[in-house]
Amino acid sequence: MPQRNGRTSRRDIYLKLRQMVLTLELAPGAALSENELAASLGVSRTPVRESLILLAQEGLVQVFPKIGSFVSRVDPAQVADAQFLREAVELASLNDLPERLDPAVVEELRGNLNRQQCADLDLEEFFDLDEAFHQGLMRLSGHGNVWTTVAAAKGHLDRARRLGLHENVSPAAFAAQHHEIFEAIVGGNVPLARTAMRTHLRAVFSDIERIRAHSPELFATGASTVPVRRNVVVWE
Amino acid sequence: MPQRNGRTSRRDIYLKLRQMVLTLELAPGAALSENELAASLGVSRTPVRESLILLAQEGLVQVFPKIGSFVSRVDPAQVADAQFLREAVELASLNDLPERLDPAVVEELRGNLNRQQCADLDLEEFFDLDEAFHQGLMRLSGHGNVWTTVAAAKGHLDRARRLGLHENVSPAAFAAQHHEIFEAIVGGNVPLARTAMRTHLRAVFSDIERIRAHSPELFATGASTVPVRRNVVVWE
DNA sequence: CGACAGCTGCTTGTATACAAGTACTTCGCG
DNA sequence: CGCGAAGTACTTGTATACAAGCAGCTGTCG
Repeated sequence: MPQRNGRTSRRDIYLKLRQMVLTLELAPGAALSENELAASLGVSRTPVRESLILLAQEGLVQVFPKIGSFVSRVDPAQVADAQFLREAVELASLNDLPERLDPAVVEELRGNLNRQQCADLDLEEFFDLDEAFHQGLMRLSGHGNVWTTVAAAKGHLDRARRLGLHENVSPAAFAAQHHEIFEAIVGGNVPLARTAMRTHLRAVFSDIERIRAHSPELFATGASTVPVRRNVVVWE
Repeated sequence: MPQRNGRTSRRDIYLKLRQMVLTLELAPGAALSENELAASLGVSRTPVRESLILLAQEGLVQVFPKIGSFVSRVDPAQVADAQFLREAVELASLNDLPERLDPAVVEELRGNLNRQQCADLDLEEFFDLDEAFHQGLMRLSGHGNVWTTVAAAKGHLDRARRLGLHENVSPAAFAAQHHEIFEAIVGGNVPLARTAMRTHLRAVFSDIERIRAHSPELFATGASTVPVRRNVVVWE
C-alpha cells in the first residue's frame, strides 16, 4: 500500500542501498559513511541517514553511535530464524489453498517457471524469479501480503543464499524443485506439495555451513563483533 | 541485540510512541505532528521524525508527504495477515520442542501463569503477561528471536485485541487456555498442544468483526482513506 | 627506548533553516 | 449573493550547522 508517494529521494536511496546489501555489492562488514554516501549520491546526509536507520531496523546494517555504520555480517542465528519463519509460513499457506486457484496467478507462475528454465540466466535474474515464484504461491492462498513480512525478515538468509550460489551451484536443480511444487499444487495434491516444499527450502538452507567454512570473515562470530574503523587514505 | 546504545532520544521517543499507539492511547486515525510532538517532548523535530519513519515502516503510522502523519486505522486485512503469521509460526514451533525442556523457562512460564490468575489484574498487565507467555513458548523450542519478527508484524492485531478486551471480555478465559496449552506441552502431548493453541489463537481473532461493527471509525475502509487535516485552534 | 598527553580527523546525534506543497480562509469582483 | 483567486498557516522533505565522542597518530618528556 504505497502511501501516494511523490518519489522522495529517501525511498530511492533506501531501495538502492537495500538492493546493494542483498546482492552483496556492499559486502558484509563493509563500512558505510553517511557523509560518503551522501556525497556520492549527490544528496545531503538526511535522506541517507534515514535510509540507514530503516536498514538498521531490518538488521541489514548496524549503526554504532559516534563510531560508524557497517553492513551487518551474516548472522547464522538470524539465517536459521528466517529459515524457520519462511518454512512455517509457506507450509501453512499450502493448507489455505482454495478449491479453485486464481487462473491469472497460475498463468503468471507458469510463465515464471518457463523463464527459470532458460539456459542463459543471470544469477540476479534467477533470484528475482525465485522471489516472485514464492510470493506468487502465497498469493494463491490469499496470503500474498504476508510475504512482505517474510521478505523483510530474511535478509540474512538471502545473503547466505547468494554466497552459496556464487560458488558453483546451478539454479537448474532449484528450478526443477519449483516445478515439482507447482505441479503438486495445481494437481490438488497438498501433502506432496508440502513435502516438496520442505525439501526445497531445506536444500537451500543446507549449504550454509559449507559456505561459512569457506568465507568466515563474512559471518558474525559469537563474540560481540567490535568494528574497526578503516585507516584513512588521503589522496591528493 | 541492542547495538551498545548510549541512550539516544530517538530510541526513547520511538518506544514511547510505539507503546502509546499499541495501547490505543493514541487512537487510530489521530493526527500526529512532528512539530507538536517535538515541542511537547522537548526535543527537535529530528528524533521525532526518525521515530515516525520507523513506526511508518511497521505500519503503525502513515505519513503523507506535505499533508500530515496519522496513526494508522486498524486494517482488517493486516489483522488477518498477522493472525495467519502468528498461527503458522507458533504451531510450527511446537514441532520443534526438544525432548527435555529448559527448566528455567518452564519455571518462568509457571510463574507467569500464576500471575495471570490474579483476580485484580490490570488489562495492560494481562497483555504484558500474554506477550511474555507466548514468547516464552517460542523460546522453549529455540525460536525465541523469531517472536521479535512476529511481534513487529502484529501491531494491527494487537490493537484490535485491545479494542475487544476494552469492551467486556474477561481475561480469565484466555488464562485458562494458556494453562491448557502449557500443560499439554510439559506433558509431551504435542497434538493436544496444537489443537489447544489453534483454538486459543482463533478465539482471540473471532471478536474482531463484532468490534468493527461497534466502532467502525477506528478501522480502515477499502477505499483509499484520505485523511482530513484538523481545524487549527489558536489559543492566546 | 617507552609511555602518555594532546591533536587531528573522522564518526553519528541533534538542532535549525529553508524548500515545496496542500487545504482552508478570506477578500475582491461580477 | 455566488464564486474564484490570492493569502495564510500548517504540513513533511531536504540541506546545513553544531555538538559530543572515539581512535589513532605524533610529539614530548621521563
